[in-house]
Amino acid sequence: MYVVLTRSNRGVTALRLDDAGSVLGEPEGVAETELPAWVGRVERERPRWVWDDSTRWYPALLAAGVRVERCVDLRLSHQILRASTLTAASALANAPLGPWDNATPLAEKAPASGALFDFDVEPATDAPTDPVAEFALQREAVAGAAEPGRIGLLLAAESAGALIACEIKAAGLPVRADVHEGLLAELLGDRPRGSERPARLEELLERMRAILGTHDVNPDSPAELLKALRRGGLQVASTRSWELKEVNHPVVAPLLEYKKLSRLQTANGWNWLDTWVADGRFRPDYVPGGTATGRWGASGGGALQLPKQVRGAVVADPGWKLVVADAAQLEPRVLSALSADRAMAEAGRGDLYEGIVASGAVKTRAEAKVAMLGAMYGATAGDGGRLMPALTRAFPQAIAMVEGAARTGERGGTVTTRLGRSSPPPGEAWRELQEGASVQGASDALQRAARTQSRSWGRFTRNFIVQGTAAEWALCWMAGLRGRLWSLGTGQFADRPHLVFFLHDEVIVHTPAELADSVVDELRAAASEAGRLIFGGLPVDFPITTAVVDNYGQAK
DNA sequence: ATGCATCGCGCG
DNA sequence: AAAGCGCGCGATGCAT
Repeated sequence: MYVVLTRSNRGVTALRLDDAGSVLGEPEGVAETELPAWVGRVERERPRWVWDDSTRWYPALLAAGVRVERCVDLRLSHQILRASTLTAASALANAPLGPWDNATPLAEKAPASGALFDFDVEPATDAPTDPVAEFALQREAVAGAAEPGRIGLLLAAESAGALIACEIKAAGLPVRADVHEGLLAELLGDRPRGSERPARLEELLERMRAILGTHDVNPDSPAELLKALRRGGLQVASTRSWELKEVNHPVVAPLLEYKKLSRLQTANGWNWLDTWVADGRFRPDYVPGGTATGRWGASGGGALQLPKQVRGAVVADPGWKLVVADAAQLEPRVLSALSADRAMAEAGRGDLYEGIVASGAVKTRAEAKVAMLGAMYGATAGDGGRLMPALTRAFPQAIAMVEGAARTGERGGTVTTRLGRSSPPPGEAWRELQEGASVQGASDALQRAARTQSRSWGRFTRNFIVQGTAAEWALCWMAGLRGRLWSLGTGQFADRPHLVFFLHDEVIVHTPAELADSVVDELRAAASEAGRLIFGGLPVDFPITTAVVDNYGQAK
């Protein structure tokens, strides 16, 4: 059963549909204040909740202690169906752009002015978006797809992700401010007053000034710093750390240390703590489907860049543990499954990179890693490029897959992940340049620019199929895990083992200590299940590493 | 004062 | 010219 929720100026309307999408009975009005209790009651029938945007409905339910098992997030699903090559012939994909094509979450849009809605006419159909009609269109699009199971699984996983994102934010990542401050003090010195530099940075700056013989260089200004370095005799074109590392000069060591610590201070220092950590929890916004490839985005506090330096401040509550798990070498394994490359699947029986060494393609594990990254990102030069021929000989099917995706992108075409997320077409400017360069007598410069742009888009589509399918695996992993964690405990959401962090191929579960071992089992079971769901019977393993720890810094 | 591009660097 | 993908964010410096 489905229950479609619609919110209008009159309140909430609920409409039940059977599994075939046929309406069951009359729409039911529910007062906003009664909604959590009402949803909680109906949830016992295990419906799939259908709503425009999970961020508009679920946070309030969670705050009221109501957890739902599953939903259809119409906005996220629409985004996928609109672009997918699997549903390109559908009415949905061929309709003109409408309110469902707005890229921003509905919750972020300014609320409609009340005056406009004072007319007392048909509120449900006057709503800017009609979830009932949209849901019907979406079901039709899925049913008409060549392989409805693929796109259907993607929509279910994406919608589960939408619930998970709300839950992770509601639960928050446990961060101990006192521990974080201790780490900062250790590395930077005492907290400075006002906008002064911390003691350790001031000290390094003095040393740099003495070595360079200047007293007024601002190291935080790349332009100024570059001038000062050149005056000091360093032959550098930029102030990037990797470039400085190549230079032999006494100022380099203190400068690199300054940069490292300065970065910590500005990105995750005391100010970060004051701004983003409250009541012992870090609660950024997670944005499912926030990137072209289907990976999540995040905003607020740099959630997806939490540096290793401060992970020790992520501490489990007393009596609880953190279970940190990540999928080992996820992307290359996804590539071997996508391409059904048996040789690569065989190499991935254990450590994939060691397996590639054993296959004889390359000599060392480090080379294997660089070669695989090069294949997935489209390296043409450097070590990655150099190792490509050997990799191609050893794993022709896998390499053919990414090369094919690259060629498609270079022509301006679209590629699609395993479950059906399609890459966006290049923009108008891209096509104009390609067309301009293809006419008789186009200048060499124009042709070169067009080729560079074409290759660049090819690298994007090459990576898209791998990164995007890996994101699908991760979503299925988490969706399965979420149900398993719920079954492990009792009580409300945050009393049971629950997800508190997600980073592309890595999760953190916060769990009562006595359930930590069971959580590890469920993590593994969910990983195997995700592989089977997406790739069926292919002999590709998706091993995960796990660590049961008191703080995140102890993992890895 | 505010917006925007650039640099640089953190994460996967 | 970090070879090669996807992000978010803060400081700077210039434009408005």
